[in-house]
Order: sequence, then structure tokens, then C-alpha cells
Amino acid sequence: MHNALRNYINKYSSTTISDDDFEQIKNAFVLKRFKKGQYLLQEGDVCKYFAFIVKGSARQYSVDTKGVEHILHLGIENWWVGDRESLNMLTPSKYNIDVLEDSEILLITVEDMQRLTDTLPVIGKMINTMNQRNVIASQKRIHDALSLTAEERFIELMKNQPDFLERFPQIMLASYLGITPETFSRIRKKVLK
Amino acid sequence: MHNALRNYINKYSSTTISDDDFEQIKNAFVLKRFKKGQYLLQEGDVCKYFAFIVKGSARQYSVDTKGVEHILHLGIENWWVGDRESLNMLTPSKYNIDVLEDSEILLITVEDMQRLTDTLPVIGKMINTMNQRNVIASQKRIHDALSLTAEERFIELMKNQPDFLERFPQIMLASYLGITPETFSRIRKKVLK
DNA sequence: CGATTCTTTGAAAACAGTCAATCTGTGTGG
DNA sequence: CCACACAGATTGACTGTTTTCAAAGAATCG
Repeated sequence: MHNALRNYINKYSSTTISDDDFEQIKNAFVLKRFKKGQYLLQEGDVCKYFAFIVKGSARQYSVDTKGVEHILHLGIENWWVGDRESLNMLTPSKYNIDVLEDSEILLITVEDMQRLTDTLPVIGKMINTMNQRNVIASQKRIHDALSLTAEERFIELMKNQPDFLERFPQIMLASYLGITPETFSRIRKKVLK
Repeated sequence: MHNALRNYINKYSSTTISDDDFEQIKNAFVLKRFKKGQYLLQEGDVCKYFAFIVKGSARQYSVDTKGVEHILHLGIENWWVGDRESLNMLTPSKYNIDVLEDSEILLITVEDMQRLTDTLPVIGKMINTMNQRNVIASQKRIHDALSLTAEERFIELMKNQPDFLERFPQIMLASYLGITPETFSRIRKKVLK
């Protein structure tokens, strides 16, 4: 059950962790089961945990003054969730994180994560790789959000995350693309001829 | 002249570099003067240098199929520029980088940067801090691009980068916000009452 | 089932883009 | 030093895209 995490660390640190090291890592995490709709983080709270999704999915979103939700991030198996700003700055979060399906999630506190990073080079390496990839992915997401039309963004989503289209309701995908569910429905109809 | 870089490293690594270490760092960089409009990177090329702006400013932008430019990134003194995707993956870049004013820029190759990162812990620390901050800033930029109207994005720009408004032509700022120069002009007029 | 959430569709309105014309300031070459 | 070219800014009229509001149908879940 912690195996997914072990594989992830090996992959992103380009190393093979020893059993001893992994034992240490494993002990820093707590597995928690979440029911669909349950919150990992609520707006105004400081994000306490960095979370690794073993099974299920989650979203990070804000709610604007009109009550409309804006999804910043959709995460599935082997993805991390957590408000990076709140985690690092220890400031109250502007976001909510909740679970879209019944999920199994490994939680680690910021302090334990820091401790692991300081004692185990593999963890530092993993974090750096993750950040690197995150920077690159963000660059593309910013570019697409600012330069592409709603239809073009939908097509990019089909190309880059076809799994999302089957897994998440359109209302979530629309929010993730920054459009309304109605526009999403119309564009979908048009693009699928 | 390399002083800005030294201060930057001290700040972002939360350390004070020794003269010896800095000598090593300094030697890895080359100072180059760029005339307004000169390119650091052209679409299709692999980005060879990570660049620290000592004086002046630069933009990273793509050109779409209709020939319209989309500015992803505006950099001024004490900012780094370079296509992170191309730099790390060694793939041809989808972006151009050019200089908006006569500029003085310190260039370092990816290989030299890697070498410094491996030999000097301060550089590793600096890179990690930069990536961390980049991830947080990107999170906000993505959120704003997807959730805010053109007018709201303009107001955010006024709040967060008032210096940009004085320094860059509106045509650049419009592109940076993902709107046309005409819309920028109208919004500006409206917001400034 | 019955209730809720999600999806689709239509019509009108708001928003931003396009095209075109004019105006401004800047800088360069003659 | 002037004249002209050029890049940028503004404005108007129009077009097109996306949102909003409303209603109804489909799917899902307890």
C-alpha cells in the first residue's frame, strides 16, 4: 500500500531506496481514508499536510465572491496535493482541497517532510525533480490559459489528459479549464463532431 | 557588476558565500551586453543559457499561427530568464526570448550550472528556493488567468507589479495579461476613472 | 424510487477581439 | 536639425465568443 510511494520516490530521485531508508519514510506518513466530498484543507486554514494520493482523486479550488468554484488542480493516483503557498509560507490558504472519489491518501506534515529532506538525500532529490517538473508544467498551463481559446484548451486537455475526460464530471473539467459547464458542453459537442 | 548576482545568491540560499566560492561562480558566467531587440533565444533552438539580468529587461514569448505574440514572462533586474523546459529537457524551444531595453546579462550554460549545483551547496539551495517560489507564483498566475476577467487581471497587475506599468509599453503588458492592446487601453482608461 | 447533481439546449446579454482610422511620441538617416 | 518612418496608443463601429439565466432531460446515489 506504501508501494506506490516507494516507486514514486525511486522514480523521481533516480535512485533505489534502501529498506532502512524507506522504513523511516514510511513512518513519517499516515494513511487516511477519505469519503467522497471530504476535505483535506479548507479556505482560511494553514495547510498542514502534503498529501500523496494512493487511490482516488482530489481537487484544489478557490471560491470567488459570487460563490463560483475555480479548480486550480486535479490530482489522481501518484500525484501530490497540497497548497504549496500555504505549506511553505505557513499562511492561511485561499484554497479548498477535497476528494472527488472515496480515496486513500498518505499524509505527511511539513515538519516531517523537512526532516526527511534534511536527513535523506533521496527525498531532497525527489522534491527538486518534482519542483522542476512543476515549473515546466506550469509554464505550459499559463501559456495555454492566456493564449488559447476555450475550444483550443479543451482540445489540449483531450490530448494531454484523456483519462480526465472519462474520470471527472464535465462540471469539474469546465472549472479546471476556466470556462462554464454550458460552454464546456457546447464545445465538447462541436469538437466531437 | 557581479555584485547583484552575489547578493541574489546570498539571499536565496540564506547563506553568505565565501570569496573563493564566488570566484568559482563568477568564472562560470559570461557578461554579455544586448541591444534592444536582440535575441537570447529563438524558437526552434535549444536554450543553451540560463541568464541573470544585471541591468535591463527581457521577455519570453511565443508566436501563434496567426503571427500574434504571447508574452509568458517579463523579467527585469535580478530576475532569471530562460526556457526552463528547453533547458532541462534539451528540447527545441517553442519560445523566443529578447531584450526590451539595452541590457547587461550574465549567461551560464546548463552544464556549468549543473557543475556548480553539484559542487557548491549554496547553488543547489538557491535553485531550490527559486523553484519553490516559482511554483507558488505560477499557482497564482494560473489561478488569475483562469478565474479573473481582463479588468481584474489588470488591477492585479497594478497591485503586484506597479513598476511594470511605468516601464513597459502597453502593447507588452496587454500580451502579458493575455488581452489585446485595444482592450488594455480601454480597461486602463476605465480603471483610472 | 425520490432527491440531488450533472448535462444539454435556447435566447439574450456581456465581454473581449477585430478592423480601421487617427493621433502621439521617438528616433534615425539624410 | 529636420523630416519622415515607425512603433505605440486611442477611439469607434462591428463581429464573435463566452457568460448568464432559464428550463428541461439524464444520470447517479442514498
